[in-house]
Amino acid sequence: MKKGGKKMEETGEKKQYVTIKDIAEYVGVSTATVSLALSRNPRIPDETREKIIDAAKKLGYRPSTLARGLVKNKTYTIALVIPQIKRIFVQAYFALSVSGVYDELTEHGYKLLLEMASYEFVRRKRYLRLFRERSIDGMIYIGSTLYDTYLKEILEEGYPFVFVGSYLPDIKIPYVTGDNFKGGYIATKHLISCGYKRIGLITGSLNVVSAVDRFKGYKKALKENGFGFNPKFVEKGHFSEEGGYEAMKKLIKKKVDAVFAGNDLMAQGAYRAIKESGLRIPQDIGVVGMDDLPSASLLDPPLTTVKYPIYEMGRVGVKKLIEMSEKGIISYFEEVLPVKLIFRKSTSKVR
Amino acid sequence: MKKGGKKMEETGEKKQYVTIKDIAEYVGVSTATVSLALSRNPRIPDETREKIIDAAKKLGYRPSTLARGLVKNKTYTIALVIPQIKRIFVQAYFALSVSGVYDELTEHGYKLLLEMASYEFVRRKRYLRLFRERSIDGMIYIGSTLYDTYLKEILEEGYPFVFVGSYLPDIKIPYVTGDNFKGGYIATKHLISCGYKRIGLITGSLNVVSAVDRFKGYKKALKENGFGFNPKFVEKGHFSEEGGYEAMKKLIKKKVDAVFAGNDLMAQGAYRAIKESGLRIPQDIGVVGMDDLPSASLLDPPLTTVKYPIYEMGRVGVKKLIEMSEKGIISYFEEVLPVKLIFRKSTSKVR
DNA sequence: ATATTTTAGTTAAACGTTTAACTGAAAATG
DNA sequence: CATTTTCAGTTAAACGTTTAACTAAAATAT
Repeated sequence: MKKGGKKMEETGEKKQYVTIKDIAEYVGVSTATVSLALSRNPRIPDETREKIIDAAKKLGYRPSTLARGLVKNKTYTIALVIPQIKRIFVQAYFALSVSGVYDELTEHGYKLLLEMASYEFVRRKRYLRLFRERSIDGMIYIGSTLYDTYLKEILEEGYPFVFVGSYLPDIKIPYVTGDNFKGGYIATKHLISCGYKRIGLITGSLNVVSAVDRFKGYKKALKENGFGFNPKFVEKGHFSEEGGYEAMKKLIKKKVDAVFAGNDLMAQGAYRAIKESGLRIPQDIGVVGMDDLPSASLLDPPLTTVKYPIYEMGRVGVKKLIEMSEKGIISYFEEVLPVKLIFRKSTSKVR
Repeated sequence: MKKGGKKMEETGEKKQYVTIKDIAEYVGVSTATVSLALSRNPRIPDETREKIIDAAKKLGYRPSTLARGLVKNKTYTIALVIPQIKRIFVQAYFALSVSGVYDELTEHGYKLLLEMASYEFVRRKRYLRLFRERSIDGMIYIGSTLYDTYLKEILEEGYPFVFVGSYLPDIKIPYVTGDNFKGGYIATKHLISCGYKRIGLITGSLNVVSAVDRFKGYKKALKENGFGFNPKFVEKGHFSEEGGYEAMKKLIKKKVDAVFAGNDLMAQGAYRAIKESGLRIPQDIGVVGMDDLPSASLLDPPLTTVKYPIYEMGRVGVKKLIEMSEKGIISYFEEVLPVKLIFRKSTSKVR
């Protein structure tokens, strides 16, 4: 055989996928019928549907997400934007976030495109391009507040977007977060009810709203219980272990007998400072953290802290986002998830 | 107004994108010309090309990745598979990997689909489905060895796949990794040259090849320098801080005067055990870690360690993968990147 | 028996690109 | 001047789905 053969007709080594057309031929129906049957459209009677599904299985059919996406104008993919990893102090925090986002997405049959909010990401407007090029149906933004004003553009063009874990006080971007105010409040109140009298605060950077809200909760609890608010008892720890350590050293000099650390990492730094100066936790100084990262229970002594619903926030954010995308309605919302005190060994009744 | 309106026909707010057709009409040429011009095909003279590019810019054109992908049978997306985050001890390690992968991908104009090697991932054969549904052009697998035998299927179907950071001794899957053997070797040799005499090893789990290779390097260095290998000096630390701590406690009882910890995290655990028992680093016990995570230099004293090229491995893995995908040639390779000793303060000449 | 409705499909357009093959005019060649 | 080559495009098919609109036959209603 093999005579001539115009062009590359029989050399066709190109990876061949099973398409809806193959199924149609195999079963002896049109491609439309196959498509309808596979999407369980009731217009196709059970018998035919069965036959088609069987054939699809036998032939090893898998639909092309590209073809489907093209006609439906949906990609079933959302982008998750996280801060540049080099900058991340609290990796466990982001690991948890990502986990929540991933789990919720896959349960809905969506895929997760990971993006890092680098300088290039912003300069080249990737956050817009991904939408404009129809690579994603929506976007979740976690953490950083660096260039966030740019994100207004996304909303202006009407794309589904959700902020998780933080929010922007000046721009109306839908967000889900944990109850930072209440977190600061119950942490401080807990220290008060333990009998501590000179309660310090190690706060995260105050250009981040969550830190500000935790701060406010701390203040409120003090005032409500007849404690004066003393600005001397507040030190910045910049969210890092090292920052917590330095802040605690200063607070020890000011003779605090308890401290609320704005996150577990800074609490860990505080532990180090306290131990170095020969003081005991919780007898000499009580410590409450916030976040309840997995490491919190491994500290010595195990850290009393406020559980911040990081994983859950990721899930809720995705759920809301998918809702928006599928209904085609972009709406503003504020979702604040509850926090709760996890009582361990770094605080106890004094005297 | 607002009178009836059949269904949602005239509410047709469906987001409208600028297409190649719009540009064609605007400039007064065919869509083919636009396509060719935009891809800088030399068949289109400069003048026309300019006009088309200008029009594209003015109209705000962005190509549909879906349409392009459909015809080119490429998605410019690769999947990065990491172990389930709950299981990750060494988050910094994965953060670095992801970073390397992301950076290299974006430089090539690719996107990063994140996947977690959960039980579901394996059971539902997502790793195959992503390929079959044309969602990705290639896959990078980092870390876990849990269900890796399944991955053979991917290679069998001829999809581009690269293993990063580890490899499978029994299956020929292309990989890039760091020189684990040499790492163990130079770490141990360094301890010897410092004058330490009773050198212990805290090893990671031995079902992971990297741990095995580091172990072998340790052994080789001992033998080459006339030290007998004493199995009593080897303890398992399971890659975790806690594991390192427990292992070190045992080694202290056996009077080691130095230890090579199979990663920085276990070294950190070792620090804790050593300090608790009142011994000094490096005077009483020298410690060498491996990986050189950002935290290593923050320990007290800063940890002497072997830099493992985690970030670089991610980059190289991606480069190789893209090469494979674009050339359409799936080939086996083993890429072993160099390691080097980072000399800090946890080791020093003794006596 | 005829008209109407339902059933079980089919046809063909659409999604937005790329690209092989074609075309008509201008330029180069002999 | 006739012929060939180059230039500057165009046409149309292809990628693999979905879906609105159509149809022919069967079932039901009048």
